[in-house]
Amino acid sequence: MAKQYWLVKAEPEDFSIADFEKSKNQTTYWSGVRNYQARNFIRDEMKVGDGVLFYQSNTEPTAVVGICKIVRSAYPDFTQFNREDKHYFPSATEENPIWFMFDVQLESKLKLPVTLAKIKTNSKLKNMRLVQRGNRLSVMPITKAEWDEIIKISEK
DNA sequence: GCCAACGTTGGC
DNA sequence: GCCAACGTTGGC
Repeated sequence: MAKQYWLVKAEPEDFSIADFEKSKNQTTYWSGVRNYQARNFIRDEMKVGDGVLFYQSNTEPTAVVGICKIVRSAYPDFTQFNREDKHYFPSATEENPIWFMFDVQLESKLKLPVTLAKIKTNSKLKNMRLVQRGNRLSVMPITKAEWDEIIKISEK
């Protein structure tokens, strides 16, 4: 399958671009997704080598700040089995996991953050799920055209 | 299977 | 911190 493109969100309080840069091999596992639609994207469509934009929400400014790639595709999210974990999910079992995670590596920090404000005013980006009403997906697909446009904006 | 109540997300 | 939008839960 051709390379696909994604956008993932995190609150810097939980995981920031600085945390990402400090991670071993600039790689992290992406756990804690508890939305079925996002889960399906992860489980069924994400492939090693896919491109990922890293977006920071609930901060100032909210913006795409990094370019990453998938280095390991879906495997069971271990936090669902851990009673002590915030993301514990009692109905999931090792035999029948419900939630999945993946590993993602930071390739580069954008020269300039691409803010939500900029995305909203760019006609090429108006169809992104990110700017659609009430969107709450933390993992969403984007098109190659959107990927290219965001990278272009980040360079000037 | 409806739908009210509740919890969460996330921009502002 | 507020609150609108949305997903999930659970009583009936």
